[in-house]
Amino acid sequence: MQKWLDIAVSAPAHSQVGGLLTYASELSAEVGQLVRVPFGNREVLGVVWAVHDSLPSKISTHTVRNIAAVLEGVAPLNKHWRQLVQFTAQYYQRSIGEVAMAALPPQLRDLTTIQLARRLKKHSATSEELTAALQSPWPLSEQQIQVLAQMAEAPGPFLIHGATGSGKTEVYLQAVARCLSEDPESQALLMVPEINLTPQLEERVKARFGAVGVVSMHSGMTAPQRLKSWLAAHNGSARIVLGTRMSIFASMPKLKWIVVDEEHDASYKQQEGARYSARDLAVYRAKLEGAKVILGSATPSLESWHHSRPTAEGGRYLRLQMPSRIGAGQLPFVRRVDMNHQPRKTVLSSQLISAIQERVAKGEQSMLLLNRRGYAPVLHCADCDWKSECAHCSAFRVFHKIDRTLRCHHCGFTERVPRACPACGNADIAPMGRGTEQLEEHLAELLTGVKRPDGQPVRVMRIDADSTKLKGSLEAQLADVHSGEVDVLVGTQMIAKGHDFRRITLVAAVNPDGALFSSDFRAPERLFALLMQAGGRAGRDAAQSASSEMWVQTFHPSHALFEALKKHDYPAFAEQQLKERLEAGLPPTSFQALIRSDAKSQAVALAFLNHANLQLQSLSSLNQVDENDSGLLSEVSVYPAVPMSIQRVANVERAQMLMESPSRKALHRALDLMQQTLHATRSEPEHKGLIRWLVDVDPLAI
DNA sequence: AGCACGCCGACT
DNA sequence: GTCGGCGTGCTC
Repeated sequence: MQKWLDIAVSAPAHSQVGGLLTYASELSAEVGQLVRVPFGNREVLGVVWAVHDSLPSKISTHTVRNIAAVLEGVAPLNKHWRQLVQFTAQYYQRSIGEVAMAALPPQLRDLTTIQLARRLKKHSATSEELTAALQSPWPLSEQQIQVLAQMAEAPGPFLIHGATGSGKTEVYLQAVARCLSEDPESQALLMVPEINLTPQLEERVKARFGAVGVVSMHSGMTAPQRLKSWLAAHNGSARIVLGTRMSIFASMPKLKWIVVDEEHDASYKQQEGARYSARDLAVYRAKLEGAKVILGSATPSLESWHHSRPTAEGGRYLRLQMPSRIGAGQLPFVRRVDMNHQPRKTVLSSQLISAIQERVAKGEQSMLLLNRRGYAPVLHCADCDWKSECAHCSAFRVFHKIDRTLRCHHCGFTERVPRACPACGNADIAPMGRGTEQLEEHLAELLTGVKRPDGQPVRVMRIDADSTKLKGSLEAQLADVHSGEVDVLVGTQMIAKGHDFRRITLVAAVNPDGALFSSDFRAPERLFALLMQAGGRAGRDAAQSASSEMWVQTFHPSHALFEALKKHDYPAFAEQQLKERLEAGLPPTSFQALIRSDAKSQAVALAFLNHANLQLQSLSSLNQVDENDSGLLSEVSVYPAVPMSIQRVANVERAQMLMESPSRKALHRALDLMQQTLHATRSEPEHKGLIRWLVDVDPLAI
């Protein structure tokens, strides 16, 4: 019998076909099934979202086309998965199809039905027993036992606040092991911020549970690997999925546990397409599936900390504390160097240099953090004040000494460094400020003559996005650090994340002050987390932890952030920050969304946003929305559009408009109306030159 | 977002 | 004379 199907296909929310599309079918197709449908002059993958016996009235008959095929070999996506996708689309203001297609492995989209059938045959159910792995290789600490007991009792969600080295990972693995052994079909999802930074965890999970039932999901995998992992999770043969933020959309029919490790990490927020927070969706999904969820961190996000505050009626999350390090390990001693007492323009204080020299002489390693790639952030002509601006962006090109280039870190525009000032011809052009390349060079000079215990000269290495561009080079560089070839490691924050460097006993933040007075209200939170995490890298070996140190060079040594850091007191820092946020009406006390527009000129970008806002305001004042809505809208503030801090990137002018409300519901009602308004506004002729607009709900930076 | 159609510069 | 630049328009 003829049926009509509402189908999710990949079309962005801002196109004219953002919603579900209606197709006809003689074939029997059920909700959740994958289908191939004609779309314009091509054929695309779709997911059946609803089935109707009669043609929905709003569609005229002659535009409806027939579906091309049903992907019989793949079981329908279940209700929970569809609900997760639908919620994500609605919450983050995207189309269902866009979210659904991004959540499926790309090969499912690209392979023809025949190719896919062949592939399915190859992977047909080879379900094998998972190692139960209930036994921990180490005896559990009292603290771990207690936390596990609490998680067995309560429904969650749980926030584990655990110091680095407190054994959080073992708690995750035990919780998962218990769940999987209780129910022979149940599945668990283990999320990490970036998998290439945590190969140790992957090995540990596979070693514990056996490689058969464990699959990985992250963007670094090849297309066939991704399809294979996805199918294994979808058909239930994979019991554990280990992945990055994208894995929150893994189809897992028997999902019972979700772990979000390092839950504060910004990588959980997708920064393109549907800008979802995988951590927030994990909490939503757990509720949906009736699964338990753990968020874990040594420095939780203020959002999670806020949600887990122990109020009279109980917080939304249950906060579980793991304050002490396993074994005799101690947290590093924090030293603040007051840079006011150093000669002007000092990069590395004399105290820090001698401390590093001592470490080298003892055969111990040091790690220096500087959050700036390249040799110097800008090249400058002293004569005419020329600066190395990018021709396509409102930003300076960074001086890279290694290959003698000026590189724009925003659009990639690269040129050879000029011999003389391009503006006035003066040969006296000089780098201003410093980056990791310069620090590496500087250190090598300062440490010449310093010998390691084996008499070899000291070796300095730099790890950042430039040194690790080639595939495999990060691994090679890390191996050199682990083997002890390297004495001093210089790098951006990427070296502070995840990796255990057991022989590092000194970590130093060279110049962290920028974040203290940044216009980004989350900058202190990020800095504190980074420094705690970096400090946690020091002295992971109990034997060395007593002498390990975290150095901070600062012009504000008595700043509350550093006071809290010195005491390793995250709760004190969080309380102080939350108080400030509350007073300023900022998240997590309020909810925000950004509307961004890209256009050929800044004037068009700004006018588009302001015009849409005006339309939205007139909707409520002209009583074109019902009373309930107008009440909600009055709780939402919409700020005037402003150029973005980097106003032009790759010759595209960018502007943004902030929406804020103490009520999430009110904000979302306003966003729904704004979405409609933006559509209407875009088709008006005065907005020619607009390239695109996008919505970022719960943005991480404004 | 893709992918077409459609009108203006440097080349086999 | 074409090949191809990306501007605008459409997809149930």
